[in-house]
Amino acid sequence: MDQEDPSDRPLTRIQARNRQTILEAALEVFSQYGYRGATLDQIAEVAGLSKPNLLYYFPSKEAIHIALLSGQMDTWLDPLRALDPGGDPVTEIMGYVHRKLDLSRDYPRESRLFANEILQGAPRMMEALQGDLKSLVDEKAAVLARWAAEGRIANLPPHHLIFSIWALTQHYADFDVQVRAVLGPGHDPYAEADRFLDTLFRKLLIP
Amino acid sequence: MDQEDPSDRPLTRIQARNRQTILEAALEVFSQYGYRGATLDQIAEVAGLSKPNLLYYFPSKEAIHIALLSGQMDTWLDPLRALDPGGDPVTEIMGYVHRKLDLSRDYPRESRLFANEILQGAPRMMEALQGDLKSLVDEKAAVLARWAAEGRIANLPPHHLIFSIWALTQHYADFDVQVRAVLGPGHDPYAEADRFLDTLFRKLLIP
DNA sequence: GTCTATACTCTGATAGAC
DNA sequence: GTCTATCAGAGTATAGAC
Repeated sequence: MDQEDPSDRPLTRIQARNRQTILEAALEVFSQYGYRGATLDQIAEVAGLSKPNLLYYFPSKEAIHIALLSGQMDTWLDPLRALDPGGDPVTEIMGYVHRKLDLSRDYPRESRLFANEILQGAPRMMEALQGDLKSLVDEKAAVLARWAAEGRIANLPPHHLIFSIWALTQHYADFDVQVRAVLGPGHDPYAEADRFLDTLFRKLLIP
Repeated sequence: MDQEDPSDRPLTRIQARNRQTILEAALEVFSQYGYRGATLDQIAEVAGLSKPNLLYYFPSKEAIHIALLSGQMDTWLDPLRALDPGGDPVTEIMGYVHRKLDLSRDYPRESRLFANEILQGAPRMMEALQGDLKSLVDEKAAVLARWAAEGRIANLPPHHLIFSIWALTQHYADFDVQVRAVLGPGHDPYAEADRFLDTLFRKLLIP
């Protein structure tokens, strides 16, 4: 999955900067149009570089997409990793909910990038889903199950509890245009969602 | 938005059947690859027709997509339309939740078709979102608000309550590959979701 | 109504000058 | 390292035979 320079030489500062510029532009375009809908021309224009120059830094369109996905994977999983098995159950879970909603608000393009990829069958991410993601979720689900067995939170299927946090928080990023179209002007979707999801999960977690 | 034959002649049986064959194939392909990612070649192959023949029945690729979206819109909104302002609040809302989850289970392609479109900014659906969809949601949100004011359900922001039903039910269709990858084999995602969402919303709605 | 052939455009990728 | 020029293939759409 890694697309780093296979040679032993480290990247120069210019190389590192240009790679970052390209990945930033690629995020803009891939997140909006999906993998096949995005074109190198669009990415080159957003990046302010020529199309052949893109392909000097990355061997192919797919390599850019894969580098983008792997580069963002850690950021995407960190909020769940931070869930502390030794902490107070409700505090830890509510902390996760709020961190995940903050991610949707602050990084909606990243959310849509992953949403596009999974929606289309995750052809370039299946390995990560079945590997790192499943391992992490299984690990944290075991923590949730223990808390439930100890009567410290409601007895809920832990995997689906995690899915519900993903679904409810990512909805505000992925379906942003629908949320805003339905709410109409004069609303702050994320502020309202923050209060609503706080209420929802606090009620749900009561044993 | 309508893409019907502009002439006054009604469609023959053959024409109607071929249009349906094309739309069925288009659903298969557009829902998996999104608008730009789908090709007329793929749709023609799935439909078992030649590419020019597709363009005999529809004037363009975009026309097929638009016909597909408008044709599915009613099916997609019917479960919410069926929410009865005169019924028992919890029964009505739980009925909506279960109907919506059944839609995700039985029509996942339709769910992904709309998800792809909205995710990419809803360029061919914005009008419907701001018109029919907003009107319907506003109308039903007013019902929910009345029930909350009467103390018959918990006092929650009605629009976000509806968003939460959408997010939680559509997640199982749109992110199906992720759900199955994380759960691993030996699970029935929709059966588990049905029980989980029943618990979740019953708890949430208690005043 | 349906097909083969094809026009024309877009897209990913490469060659080669500087 | 970056550019212009360009190729080969795929893509939408049309022409015209049957």
